[in-house]
Amino acid sequence: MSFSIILPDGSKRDYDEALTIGELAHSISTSLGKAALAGKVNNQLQPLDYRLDEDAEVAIITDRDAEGLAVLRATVAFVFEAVAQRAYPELHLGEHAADEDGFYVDTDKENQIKVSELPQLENAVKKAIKAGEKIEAVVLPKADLEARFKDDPFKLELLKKEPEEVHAYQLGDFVDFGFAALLPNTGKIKQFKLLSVAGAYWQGQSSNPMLQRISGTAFFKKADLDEDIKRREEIKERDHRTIGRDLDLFFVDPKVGAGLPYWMPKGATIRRVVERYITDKEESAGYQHVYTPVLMNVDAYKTSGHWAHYRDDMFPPMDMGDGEMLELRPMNCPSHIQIYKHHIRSYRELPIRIAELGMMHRYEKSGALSGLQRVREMTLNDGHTFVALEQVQEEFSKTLRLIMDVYKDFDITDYYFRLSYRDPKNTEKYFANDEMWEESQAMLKKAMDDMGLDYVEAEGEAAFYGPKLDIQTKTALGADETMSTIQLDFMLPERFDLTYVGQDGEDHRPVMIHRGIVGTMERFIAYLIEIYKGAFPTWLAPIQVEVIPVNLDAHSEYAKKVRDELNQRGFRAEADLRNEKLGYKIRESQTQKVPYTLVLGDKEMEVNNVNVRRYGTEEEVAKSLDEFIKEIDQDVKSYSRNE
RNA sequence: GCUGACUUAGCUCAGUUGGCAGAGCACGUCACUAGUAAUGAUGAGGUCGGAGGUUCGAAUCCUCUAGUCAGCACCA
Repeated sequence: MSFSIILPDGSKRDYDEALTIGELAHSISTSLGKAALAGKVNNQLQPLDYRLDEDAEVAIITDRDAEGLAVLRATVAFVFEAVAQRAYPELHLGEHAADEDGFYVDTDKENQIKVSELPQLENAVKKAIKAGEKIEAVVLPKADLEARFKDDPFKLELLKKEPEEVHAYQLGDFVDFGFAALLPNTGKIKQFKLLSVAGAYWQGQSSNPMLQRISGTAFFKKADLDEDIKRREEIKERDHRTIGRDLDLFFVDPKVGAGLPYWMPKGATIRRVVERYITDKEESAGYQHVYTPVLMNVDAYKTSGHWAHYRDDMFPPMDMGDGEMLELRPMNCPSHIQIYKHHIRSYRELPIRIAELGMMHRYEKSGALSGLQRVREMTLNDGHTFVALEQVQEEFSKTLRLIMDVYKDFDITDYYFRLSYRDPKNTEKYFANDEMWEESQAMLKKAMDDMGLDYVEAEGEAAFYGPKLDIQTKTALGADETMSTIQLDFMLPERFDLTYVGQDGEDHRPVMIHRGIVGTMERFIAYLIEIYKGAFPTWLAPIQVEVIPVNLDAHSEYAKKVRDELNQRGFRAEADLRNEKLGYKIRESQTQKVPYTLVLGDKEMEVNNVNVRRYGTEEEVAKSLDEFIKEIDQDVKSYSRNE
């Protein structure tokens, strides 16, 4: 017997006898032997006592590798399972997982595990760690495990996916499977914490029973754990709901209606700046902005297919008593179709680009509502382009370039592209026309490939009328959300019998492209609040300049004069003329994250100067009012980007 | 919608085994006339989310209901 192992640095080692990953690590160096946690054999994670007996590429995983952390977390999950099972013999275990966020274990028992029980369980895990119990990798026949888990419905279900010989792990009497690699001893666990218990559907299906998901995290170093706990707390400071209240931008009052936000003057100002920006941007990109009603006869939604495919997400229709049924629109597309249909269209006009800041209502499930991120009334930066079939790809690329251009102005950099296809296993959710789906999905993919852009593909994420390109961002809490979208639609033109007259004088069917750039105003502003932590760049800041007189009697008039001058030049300036001390006003200007604070006293007044303090700095810079106006003007015009 | 936790003044939060509803900030008034992150004094402000129930007595215990939060499911 003879085989070679190739290490990540490309070096090759020959062996005559089988050896484990742990032994391999030791044979490379004593320190690596000590540091080894697991191995990666031909890119597959394996435990330390995995036997190597044929040619393979092997990497030793230590606490420096991302996989090392995943192995540690999986081990904590496993030990947690074992002690929970000891504590509650009647407990049933579901799925478990470990990743860069931490780990979780799904549990089920009559009296559900409560948050208040976590400390006890945490102590039990600590005890097991202290005892240094052995975790053994074992290979068991599936039949043995089926017998062992005969009263465990979830484990039996999970076993179905396992091969006849199941790779499992054993800690005392406790056995579980479904782990790639675990540490060999509980004593190797250093720092961990159980964080929360929340519901999770068995196998992610809302028709299935709900289990209790216990989640936690683990690290090799205490400092890392502390930092992670701190990070989780700091996320709150970025949360748009917290900032929205502190900066008085918006509120939601449950008494008036859940998911129906109120925009306070400052929030409304930010929104208005964004709306003006995007409207101008779209008009210069060939869009025609329109206004259309938020109410529409329900028949339009029967034609569009919303009634059949989207009704659960719509508010119930209003019965007007004379046979007329009006519906609060959940989307704007039928309205823009009406605009298209209002005239006979010629091929010469295409592409026709209709845009609107369209208010719409969706009856979101109560549990989905969240600040401005998920609401029941929203205004979409909506647009529909009607193109000839051969124009689809060019228009798609043009739209995507426009989106990326806008992202640049807002300094949005953390996003990725997702091609969203229909779910091939659940086609009744969508318009049925297999050929159209295949064709349009292929067109999207080709357009992305031609532009040389990376993307992920996701089945089951399409709109009911067509596939789409989604641009995904993350909330402060780390949840994925769709910010922008471009959707191809061959269905609605068909349904509404849209036509244009071609060069040949015959009627042709246009293709519709639905697109949202800054998405909904609600979600977009929420996103901006989070990425800027409420400290908006000057062009977006609701108050750009706070003017503070040193002495109310002596300097108020000058303060007003400076404020008025700035306002007349189109800047949003305020003078703080309250009967308060200077320090108090400075503090408030800083906590309200106003980009420029101007302090005006005798020194300034005498020579028509202002004393400027930028948000986040402690520097005081004296300059003439004219100079300051040039500075802020440049700041606003550049969208506050450093170039 | 589901599971769990939570809901007390505009905001952030105390409130012991069921026994007279509190603090800080914000707000009003008065004094102080200020040079870069909170001047001092004083006043007002609450059917304890809502509806039932248990009890001599409920913010506190029970039931229902609404909402918020976390996660799941759904989704812009």
